[in-house]
Amino acid sequence: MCTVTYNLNAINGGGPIPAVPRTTRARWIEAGLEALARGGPDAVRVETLAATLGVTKGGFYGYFDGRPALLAEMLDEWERRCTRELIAQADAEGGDAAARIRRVGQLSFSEDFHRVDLAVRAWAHHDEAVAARLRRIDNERMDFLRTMFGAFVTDPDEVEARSILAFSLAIGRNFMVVDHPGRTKREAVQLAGEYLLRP
Amino acid sequence: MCTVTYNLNAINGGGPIPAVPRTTRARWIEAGLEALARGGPDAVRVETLAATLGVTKGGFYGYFDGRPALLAEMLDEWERRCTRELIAQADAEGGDAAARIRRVGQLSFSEDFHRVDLAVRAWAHHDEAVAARLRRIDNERMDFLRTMFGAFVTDPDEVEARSILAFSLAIGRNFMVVDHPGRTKREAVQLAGEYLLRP
DNA sequence: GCTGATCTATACGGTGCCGTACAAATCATG
DNA sequence: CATGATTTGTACGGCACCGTATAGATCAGC
Repeated sequence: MCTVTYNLNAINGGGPIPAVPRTTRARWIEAGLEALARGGPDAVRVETLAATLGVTKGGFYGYFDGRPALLAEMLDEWERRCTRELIAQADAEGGDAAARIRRVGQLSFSEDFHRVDLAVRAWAHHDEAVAARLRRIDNERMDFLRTMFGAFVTDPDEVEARSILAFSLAIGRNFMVVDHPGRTKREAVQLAGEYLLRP
Repeated sequence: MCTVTYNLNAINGGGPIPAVPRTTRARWIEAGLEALARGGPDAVRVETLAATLGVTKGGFYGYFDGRPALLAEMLDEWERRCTRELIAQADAEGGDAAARIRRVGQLSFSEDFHRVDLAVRAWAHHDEAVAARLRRIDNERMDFLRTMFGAFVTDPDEVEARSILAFSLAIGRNFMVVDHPGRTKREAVQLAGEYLLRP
């Protein structure tokens, strides 16, 4: 039980002298997202999070105005990661349209991003406010897909069809529980992906 | 508040004389599935179900060995509906392969079936036992899709690809929250479906 | 060390739900 | 009606969690 603490006050010039928080705001949010990914929104309990962080809930209410506030800030954080960080990475490395779609397929829908993503998606099913946030994110991703497919497919109906199918594949592959005789699941999904990307 | 009760004992010849159950086993399960569809497994609470059924939980423990038992029987019922009832209907009306796939797309993945289905799918994400049940169901559906696509597509890789995409579309369309400019969501999904069914 | 601001542990009352126990209500039959 | 099997209502103890209050611990600066 030897915790290393850092002097976070060094950057705080002149003002009042806050004690060093052992459990920062960000750590609560991170633990919340982890719990969300593992067990859905109902698994995000203040006292449970405190336990996994090795503290009690004492400090929690200093940072957040109750459990709903934490859930809201968790969604803020998730939204930030989906847009800012992701789109940047997807565009950064260049390449042709098909290459970028492949990269988004492996990045935006990568295991790491997707764990929280899928939980939010299931959550949105019975929470209108979450659905509204998800709509913004999904529309951005869908527009990205449309642009990419539009680069080598001329018929707008086909662009829409392929975009929807690509998006569905990214989601569905995590929600469908099937075996693929003679193939790994990864190979099977890849097969479907390449089928969508053919000229 | 005028409830009509029926004499369910008429079919019970000679044995002991049970009182007429006002809340049958099936009604608990039905209410449970409804709650599951609306709010996920965590919304399936004994006392809450009792309230929606207009009774107290008094009788519940006469039918079920606790809440987990109810959840298990709910899954049994869902599984039964998915296999027996559904496959029968899909094959009954005949038609060519594409027509059957369309019918499955509208039936197996119809709003009514799908509400519980999607909840189970999300549930399986953090419950291994549920995932195992879902695997059986999904494998059956996937085999059906493979057979259908196999009827007019020769390349086995392409059969697998189209089957996966069709399955993904059925799931994804309910989990992706996007707008389709100039189209309704239904039209957009239909477009994607027809794209998969082209010769 | 002392100070003052801040974070944390502990204790408390309240709520929703579980599962059990038992009394009350219900109904087909005699 | 009275009977007896069965279902339901009510009451209870217990648990997990929420949110609040308050005392103690922690740290930078003096």
